[in-house]
Amino acid sequence: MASSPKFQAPKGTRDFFPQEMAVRRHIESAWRSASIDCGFDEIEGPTFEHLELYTVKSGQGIVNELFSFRRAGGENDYALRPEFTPTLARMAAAKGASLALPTKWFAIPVHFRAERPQRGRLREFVQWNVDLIGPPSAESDAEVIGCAILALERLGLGADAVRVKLSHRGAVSAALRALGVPDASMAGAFELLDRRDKLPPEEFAQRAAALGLQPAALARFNELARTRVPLSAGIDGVVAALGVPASDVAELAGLVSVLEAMDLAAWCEFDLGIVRGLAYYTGVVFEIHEASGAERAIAGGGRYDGLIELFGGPSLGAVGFGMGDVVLGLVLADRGLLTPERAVELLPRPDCFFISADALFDPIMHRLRANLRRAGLHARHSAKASRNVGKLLGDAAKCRARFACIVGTEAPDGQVALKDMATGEQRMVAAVELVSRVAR
RNA sequence: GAGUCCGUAGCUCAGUUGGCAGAGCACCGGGUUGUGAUCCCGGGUGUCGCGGGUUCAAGCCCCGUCGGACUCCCCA
Repeated sequence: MASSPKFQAPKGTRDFFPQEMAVRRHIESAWRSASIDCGFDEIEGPTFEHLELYTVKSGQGIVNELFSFRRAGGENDYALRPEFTPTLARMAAAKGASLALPTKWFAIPVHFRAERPQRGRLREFVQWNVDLIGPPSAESDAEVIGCAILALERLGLGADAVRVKLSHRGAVSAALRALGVPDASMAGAFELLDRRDKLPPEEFAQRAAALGLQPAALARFNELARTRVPLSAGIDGVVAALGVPASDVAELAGLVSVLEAMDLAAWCEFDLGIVRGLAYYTGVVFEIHEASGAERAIAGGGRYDGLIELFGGPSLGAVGFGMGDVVLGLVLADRGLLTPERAVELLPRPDCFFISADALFDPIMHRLRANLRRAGLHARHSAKASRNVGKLLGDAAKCRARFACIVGTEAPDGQVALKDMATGEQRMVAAVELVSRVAR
């Protein structure tokens, strides 16, 4: 800015001033309460890990997007965590056979990625992670999806505002195989499905052909990539779209029946173009998007059986998802659920705002204010030099105090004026009764 | 790594053919003998992102640079 500050926040990071912090806590509270109500226990891991934890699974390409470092004079390479799953897998592996199954864990960690920031993508962000480790089952898949939906619902997003898009890697790869995609090209096909809406049609067709698809199969591939089936159409719709035996979609069918029983079908749809970029997903995969398609994905996840074993743990199934605060915040703002006015309402509300009408009464005010605080009440006073009661009441109203207490000429006699800011009603009360009068 | 757009007060912005740096809001102080300001008075809070160049004179023109937003790449 004009004052040319010497320091500013690093690129892609955010300063959380009180209002922004209140918004962040609002989102985190919804995440935490939904997790706990769904029976997940909160965990946390280190902010940085050994670099190899991230390279072992993902390969070298990912290193460019890591903030990695070595302690001056040290020999070990570390990286700020770009995601939580490796830490989770490591922690699960560390418990080994003693891990009670199913284990249901959630975390709300800060993550770091050295990417160019753009809308919905920053270099430092908070991501809610919900994971269920245990024998694979439709119930488990439905449980994590239900948890995501519960949090979104608590933030004011309804089934009309977001879509939970379901797919299944096994079912899609069976369909691709039937279309003539060789197993060796499967990863490429998934990548192409993932990018279906970002590529111009000609390039999409060109790349599809390169996978070995004949013209007829190519058309089917294109169709499949864009197939969206409402859950109400039932699994038969998916079977038809994929052109595979019903046995290949059994897991998806199982998931749907649990979601229906949970009364969540209205939130969901099949989207066979959803495959997720990550190589480690093995079965059901899903993404949550804003209903109109605005913004990036709000959340993404799926089943990753075998990953924990990869990190040296027992052979265990697992399913989970991540939901970042950045896109979610944008969606909430887009839908008028996080206006500046609402953000102000999220700030803590004082129980009592003290106004000392004259410096003479300040000591009394200080004592009364301390009494309230000791009683567990939120008490503030004006920092202004003005003794103008009207102005100070304006301050009390601005911070949405429940009561204003005017400490004035009657204070030495043990009386103060207590004003109910909502009703405007004001009465003299004994100072010794102030705590009980203000108590919620 | 590539591209597009944008940098003037805390915020939103105005600033003419180059001629003393501006408005609204916000904020701060005071007044109205102690009551929620659509009241009155006062306060500009600034290295016009930064550095050069042209010019008698640059917020404005030229070159460079830094920063930001957004897009491509990538996306855990």
